Amino acid sequence: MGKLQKSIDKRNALVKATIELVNNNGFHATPMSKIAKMAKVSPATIYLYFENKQDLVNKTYVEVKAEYTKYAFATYNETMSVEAGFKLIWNRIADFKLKECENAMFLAQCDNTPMIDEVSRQEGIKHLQPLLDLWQRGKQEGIIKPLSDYLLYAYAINPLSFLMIIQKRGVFTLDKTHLEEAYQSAWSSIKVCQ
Amino acid sequence: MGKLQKSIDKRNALVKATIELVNNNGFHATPMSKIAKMAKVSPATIYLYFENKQDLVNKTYVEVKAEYTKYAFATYNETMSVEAGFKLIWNRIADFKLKECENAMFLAQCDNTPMIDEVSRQEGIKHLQPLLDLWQRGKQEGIIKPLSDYLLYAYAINPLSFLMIIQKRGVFTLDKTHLEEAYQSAWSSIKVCQ
DNA sequence: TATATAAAAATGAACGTTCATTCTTTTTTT
DNA sequence: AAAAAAAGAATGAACGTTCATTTTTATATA
Repeated sequence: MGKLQKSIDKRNALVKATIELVNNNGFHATPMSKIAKMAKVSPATIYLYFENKQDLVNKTYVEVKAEYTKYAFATYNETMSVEAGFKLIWNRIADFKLKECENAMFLAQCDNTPMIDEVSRQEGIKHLQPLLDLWQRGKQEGIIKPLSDYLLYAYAINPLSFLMIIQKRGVFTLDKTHLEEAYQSAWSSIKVCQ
Repeated sequence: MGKLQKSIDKRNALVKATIELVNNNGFHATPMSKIAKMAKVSPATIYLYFENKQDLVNKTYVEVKAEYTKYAFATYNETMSVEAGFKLIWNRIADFKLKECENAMFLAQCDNTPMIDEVSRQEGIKHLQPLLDLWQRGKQEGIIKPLSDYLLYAYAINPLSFLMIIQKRGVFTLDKTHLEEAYQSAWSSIKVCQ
């Protein structure tokens, strides 16, 4: 195993540990010493990869957000119909939230707290452009309600975060049937009524 | 001003300071000393009203949650039609999120982090019963989709939290028009299609 | 190829600071 | 005058970060 690979592994271990500890204990109860221990690294080593704790958590956020959007749009292309495109993206996002549950939880927590710098937050938003473009097209074709992108997002995409969070708490389980129903609700909320 | 009133004022000041500081800086950057300073009280005095920091934040959460649900259902009664009842409650919740913005932000942050004890969280959920009952009735009458309460909540109510958070960030402003549109989206997502 | 040397990466212990909480004293209320 | 409430200063523990040192890796020399 080369030097470079070793470094990458260590960095990844730190990011992973950060996600896991912040998910379980919150930012306020996640000391650098614990992150180091979980990543099997000395506390001092963290500072070879990140400037400080804030930088570690910012970079973790941006990276996970990038993974999320990459996954969401991986199989989408602009030649699809608006309805098919939306369904595809919606399902990819649902997939991500189920399969990469830890990552998705981390994003949800970051999105609702002052844990992340505003700059990093902006960085994270950029990647959503394909979805906004799709909606633009949908509005032009008269298929999607002429609403602000934020309203569309709030009703179509964001509810998945809420569902994931209560699933994590064990009060609810998202199965295949639920997902189909959830998709129908999402689509109902943004499509133009026929 | 009597002793009791003075005590209540002090307690309220502490709760208010906690909300404001946690909203702006997050739990991790909200020391007891700052809370005390903002409430114009000695740090030691906090411990006359609350057991410790965790207790302070738990009790703050439960109290704000109680205010929230009280406000949401204040003008609702069970003789209303399902559609009218839902519209009323939805609008009261939207109202609360706009008028009591600080309180609503605090709840959103608490609901997405391990900041609050599980016990207090459960305590907070209890008050939603009138809404669940309304949906039950709506499902029986064939007006509301036969979905899990959590799915209904995710699409009908929770999006308001998301809208409020991005509003706070300044990227978006929820005006009267948006609210009507948002309500229509909410209702579309849960009503049975005619 | 084997060895010596320089550079880089990694470490555990230590540092200064900050924090939640408590202790002792003062102030206020009864 | 006694009791309760509040205050500020004090305390020990925990934290983020840095420092001095060791270990590992890369490079140069024979």
